[in-house]
Amino acid sequence: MPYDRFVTTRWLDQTELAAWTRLIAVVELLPGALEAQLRRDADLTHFEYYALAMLSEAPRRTLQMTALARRTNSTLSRLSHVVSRLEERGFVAREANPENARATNARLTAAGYRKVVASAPGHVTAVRELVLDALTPQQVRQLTRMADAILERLDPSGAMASPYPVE
Amino acid sequence: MPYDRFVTTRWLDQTELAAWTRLIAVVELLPGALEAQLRRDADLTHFEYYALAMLSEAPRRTLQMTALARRTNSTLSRLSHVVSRLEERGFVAREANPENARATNARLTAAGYRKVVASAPGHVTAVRELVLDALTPQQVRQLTRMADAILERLDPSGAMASPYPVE
DNA sequence: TAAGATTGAGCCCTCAATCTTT
DNA sequence: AAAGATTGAGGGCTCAATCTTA
Repeated sequence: MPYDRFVTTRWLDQTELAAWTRLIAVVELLPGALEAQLRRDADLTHFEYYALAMLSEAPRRTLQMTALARRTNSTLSRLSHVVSRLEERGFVAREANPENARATNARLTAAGYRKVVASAPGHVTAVRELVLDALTPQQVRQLTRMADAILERLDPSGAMASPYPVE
Repeated sequence: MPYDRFVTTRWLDQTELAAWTRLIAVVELLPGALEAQLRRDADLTHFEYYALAMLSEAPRRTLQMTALARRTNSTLSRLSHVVSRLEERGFVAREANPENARATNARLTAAGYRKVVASAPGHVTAVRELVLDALTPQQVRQLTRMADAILERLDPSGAMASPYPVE
């Protein structure tokens, strides 16, 4: 049986393929690495940590569920499940939104704030070791621009745009 | 109650934070976008597609499980579950390794090869639209170098290194 | 004892359905 | 009818345990 190899290289040239396979590898491996550190040191998933962190920086440590979903690049469904778990652990409280009866607010509790403060240094250290310290300052800026360009394709509405500006 | 905001910004400067939040967003959103296209058009997860694609480019369309795990940035456990599913669908066959009795080979079947060939064009189109076309040729090369630098931290053994060289 | 691989339990996420409010 | 949010079922992944071969 004659083998006809190289399906993918029919469509992508060597340069594109090199970039693509490495991006795939980062996307597959980075979440696991972040999870591992947070699980071990803080008993949090990365998504849980990120949600707590976004709340910690919001006015009154409170965000409407929809707003928190945007900031965490999440669906409302996923977020709702996660907030339920965080609520059971006492890190977040759901509250009625006084201005809109069909909205729900998520508020970081005092215990939740302590959790973020206690977890942040170790997590940031991991972020530095795994990513930021591997790049030159110039590459860090390039990364921002490239990720922005990709996000425009992934989410043309710009809903997931980071609250932190480019420069 | 006095609010002490900005937990994360104590540890990361503005430039780092901008890059980090965007990288997180890409890592959260890209897998879902790739999955959606492949689910819809080919009834495959991205990981399933990638495993089939790696087999399609291997000599005799066959790889030992351990080798396939490396090429797919996966654990052996995850791979074993996925290969079982692909085997039930007739896309992959497990075979004894004639040279090592404790090794297992995964071989792409004819049906599996047809599946890759049928799925590749649509997937590559998505890859172009979502990522490659968003970047300049120079950025594509920068991406390769940056991802390589990060992967060295994520996997110092280099086991997950892409078979496709940088230039 | 380690390497190669598999298995099952438990957890998290996705998807579709549902409910309430506008 | 749409917006905001929740829920439950089903599926994939992780982790630890297990099994076989070197």
